[in-house]
Amino acid sequence: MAKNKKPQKVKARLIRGFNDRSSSDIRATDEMMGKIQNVFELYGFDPIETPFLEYTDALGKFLPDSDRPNEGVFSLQDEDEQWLSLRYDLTAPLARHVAQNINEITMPYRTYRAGWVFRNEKPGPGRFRQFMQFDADIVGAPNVSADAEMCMMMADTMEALRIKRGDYVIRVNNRKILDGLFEAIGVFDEGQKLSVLRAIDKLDKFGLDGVKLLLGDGRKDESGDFTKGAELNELQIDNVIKFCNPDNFQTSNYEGSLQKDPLKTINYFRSLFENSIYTSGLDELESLAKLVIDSGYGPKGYFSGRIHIDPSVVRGLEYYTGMVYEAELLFDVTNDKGQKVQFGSVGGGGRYDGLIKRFTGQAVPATGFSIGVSRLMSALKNLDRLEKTQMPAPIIVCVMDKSRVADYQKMVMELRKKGIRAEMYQGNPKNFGKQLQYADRRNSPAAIIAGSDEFEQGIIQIKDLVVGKEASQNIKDNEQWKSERPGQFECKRSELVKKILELPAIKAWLNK
RNA sequence: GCCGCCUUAGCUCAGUUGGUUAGAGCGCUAGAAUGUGGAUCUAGAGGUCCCCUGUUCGAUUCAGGGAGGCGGUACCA
Repeated sequence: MAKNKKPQKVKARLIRGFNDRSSSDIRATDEMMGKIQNVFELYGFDPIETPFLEYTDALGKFLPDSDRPNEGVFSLQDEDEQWLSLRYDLTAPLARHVAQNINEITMPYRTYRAGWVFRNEKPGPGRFRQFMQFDADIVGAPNVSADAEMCMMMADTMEALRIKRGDYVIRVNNRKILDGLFEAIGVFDEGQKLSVLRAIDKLDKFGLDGVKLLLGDGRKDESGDFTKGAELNELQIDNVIKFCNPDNFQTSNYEGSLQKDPLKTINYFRSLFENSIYTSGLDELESLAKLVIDSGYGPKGYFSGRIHIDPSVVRGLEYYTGMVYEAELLFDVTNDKGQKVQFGSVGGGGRYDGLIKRFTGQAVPATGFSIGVSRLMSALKNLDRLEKTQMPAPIIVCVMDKSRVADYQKMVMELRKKGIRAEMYQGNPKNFGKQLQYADRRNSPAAIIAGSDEFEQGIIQIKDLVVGKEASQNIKDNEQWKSERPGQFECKRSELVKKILELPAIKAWLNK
């Protein structure tokens, strides 16, 4: 039997969780990031950039009691056998940068940065293994006012991205009140604490009933998989539910409608438990709430949904020490297949007073947040809330006569000088029809046609492809289509730029 | 990690109750029409039917294992 004579073809494939980005995606993302950047600059933040790779120990990602990095990060060993890892967020590298340059940096240090981060974990809807984050941090700012400012900036950023007030919410919590809760209900085992926190974190996903199950024996999901619970007793469960049940949030009448009142809510929480860490967390939340309200970001006179106190916000468990906050979208998101998808938060952050101390031994208080640009992009795409920047395709100068290439290039140059995208056809010019087909498929606004006839007379043909496209709908017969040459007109060679500038498609773009 | 569904042409998908040559639409290439896009017509290229092992005279089809994709769930800085 004959063996495979064909050479094995290499299979073109992407690593899962990694994606190619289309031109329209890149343009939309750039535009989005420009808007975010404007807000951050306005708030007085300056950019900084760190590399993709860091020493694994600087990221704090060695497994305990092991000389191997955590599996969740992409890691490799350098020639000298030191472990390197791709950054998994932008905060750990910032802490390294600050620690390394602490003498040159003026505190409080307001800084922002955007970049790709990498996580070696299973991708999900809107979750990738390489994705873009946009961070802002204030380093060397110990006060709640810094946290409040971060929350307000996050709200302003959402609105700069044309996410309407009411379509998003910034939810704020303080880790100290969670610690106070554990003290109050008598949970001291670290593992059990984690289970409780995770259960609370699932409130928006599974509702109160789901959380109850997770606090108790456990919960079975739709696919039949079982999650073990925190195994609290009934009294403890009751207390936790009282703590995170949104129905217990207190309301006030603002401008004729009942809205959540953060100050009343905080008083309600004060009545639940009493211990020093719990109270100090609530004090911090209260001063944040007051600042936010005084600055016009709270409920008074506004829809209530801008900045909320919400004890079910947990965030990551690793380095946050006080305030934590999270930006969440409130509208439904469906994927390409029309299935409704759990979207969750598009950004978040908090106070990390201990992160820089790892390097310097000296406590440097810091607070910051991170926007998941890639996730936010897919949500906005979904919502059709992206501005469609219609970067027009280039004008195509057709090649009719190979000996005239220099002349064609000259036309292209003239157009480019005026800021109009233009190119000479670089494919095989043998078939003239192909050139127009190319222009058509690229959605070019116009094609320039000049052969020996035109050169002799000192003219060119300009074909307005937009006009032609419209005309084509009513022409069924090819003879007619060809003889009419819809959208095509001739002009003097010297009028090339002038006539192109008069095309409606070009005018519309230049007026933007 | 665990659970469910899925995997046939570049794309979307049919189909083979186990049989010789595996199909469609779209897309692509060429021609009708060599200086005019769209529509139309004609022809052509393109397949290890996800992989491995087993059962069988014979496996794309059946069985077992694996990989990949999607979704849920867990973990998540």
